[in-house]
Amino acid sequence: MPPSKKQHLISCARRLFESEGFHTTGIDRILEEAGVAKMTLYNNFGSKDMLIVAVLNDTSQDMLNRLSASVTHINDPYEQILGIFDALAQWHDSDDFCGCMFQAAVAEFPDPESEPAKAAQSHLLRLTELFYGLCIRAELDDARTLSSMLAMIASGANCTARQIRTDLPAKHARQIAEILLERACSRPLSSSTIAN
Amino acid sequence: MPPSKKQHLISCARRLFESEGFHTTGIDRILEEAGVAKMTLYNNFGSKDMLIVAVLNDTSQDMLNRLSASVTHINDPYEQILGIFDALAQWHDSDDFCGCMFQAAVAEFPDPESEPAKAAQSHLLRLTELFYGLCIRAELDDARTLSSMLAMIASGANCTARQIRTDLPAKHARQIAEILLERACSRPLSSSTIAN
DNA sequence: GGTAGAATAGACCAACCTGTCTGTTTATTT
DNA sequence: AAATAAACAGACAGGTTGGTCTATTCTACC
Repeated sequence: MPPSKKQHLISCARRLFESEGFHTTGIDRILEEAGVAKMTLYNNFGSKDMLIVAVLNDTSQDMLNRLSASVTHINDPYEQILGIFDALAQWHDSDDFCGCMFQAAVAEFPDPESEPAKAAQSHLLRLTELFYGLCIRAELDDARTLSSMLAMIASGANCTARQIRTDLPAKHARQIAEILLERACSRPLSSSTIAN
Repeated sequence: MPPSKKQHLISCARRLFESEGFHTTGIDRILEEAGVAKMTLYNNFGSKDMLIVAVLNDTSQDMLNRLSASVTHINDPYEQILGIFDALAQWHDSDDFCGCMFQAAVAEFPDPESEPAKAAQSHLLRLTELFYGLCIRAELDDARTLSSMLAMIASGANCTARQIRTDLPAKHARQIAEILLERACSRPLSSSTIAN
């Protein structure tokens, strides 16, 4: 009935994985929630792990799209970077926030060679890339280092927010970002910048 | 043979949980590794979840002890704070580093009322408290906010390090901490500091 | 040396898990 | 209206899990 069973399965699985974790959410729970037969799942995805990968990729794209969209109306790229953290705060403040799915994925799939772990890792890279693009547009010094730092702060805000359940970490992250940006306008971040 | 079976069980379980996760590590794996009978485990801990809690508490104490110990030889409390991040970098650089166990715990036990989740949360509080004590001793402004920020940055470094597997995130975290401390010497971090 | 408490091995259980298979029903297309 | 493909319900298999129980052995202590 909905545009595609496949997409419907992904979004139901996403909701369950977010709120209950990957391992603890059984296939049957997902099928029941989605109102879909077991064979539909296995015909479309092949295995539970591959469903997880599909969910991670879908969520990554959705999340990066939202973050980008939330700052397009801002002109100054400098302010755009700060806007990302505002969007983060808004996310953390919403009722259904229950932590960053990609951090959960690396925790539940410790083998870095596993497909879910790789999907989670590539999300982090894409997020860093998003910051990098904005840093370049803002003509900031040392964009490579700076964007790594911003991504790291965002990760810190995500996992801290999961625990204390307020938007305070994101607000703190924004303050820190502001300080970093201020400094990156004039002088380099460190005299001996480490490679990569 | 070792001081106590209980402690031996905890440290074996710790190693396995760290490298393979909580849910994926079965009871039997732990027993085999520890060379201990199943009933010994259940007599001492009652359940797998309670073993996990014991491991988390033990690890928390061990980790905070190590961090504190790594900076006791430094006189200046300002430098002590930075020393914490050096210790973090050293940890991340070691071969057996495979991420922060407490972040893994909150990911694998999404229910914040569950005992493992509570144990993980209280570790974060203790870490923040450690920073707070150092901030006070360094006579820095806005110690409450600052220590929250430092703990958040440390968390960000932890989870980023898990993914890219270098000590670079911790080094970046140290740089950021340095900037924050520098500013906290003179003026408050924000005119309108948010409560708590 | 006898006794009490802990630790042992290992069988056992019920529940749950992912994944497969089958036969039927529903939609879509021509 | 016929044919093709997808989705369906549900039984089934094989394996694993956390946890219990029992009967035996080890280890101290008095």
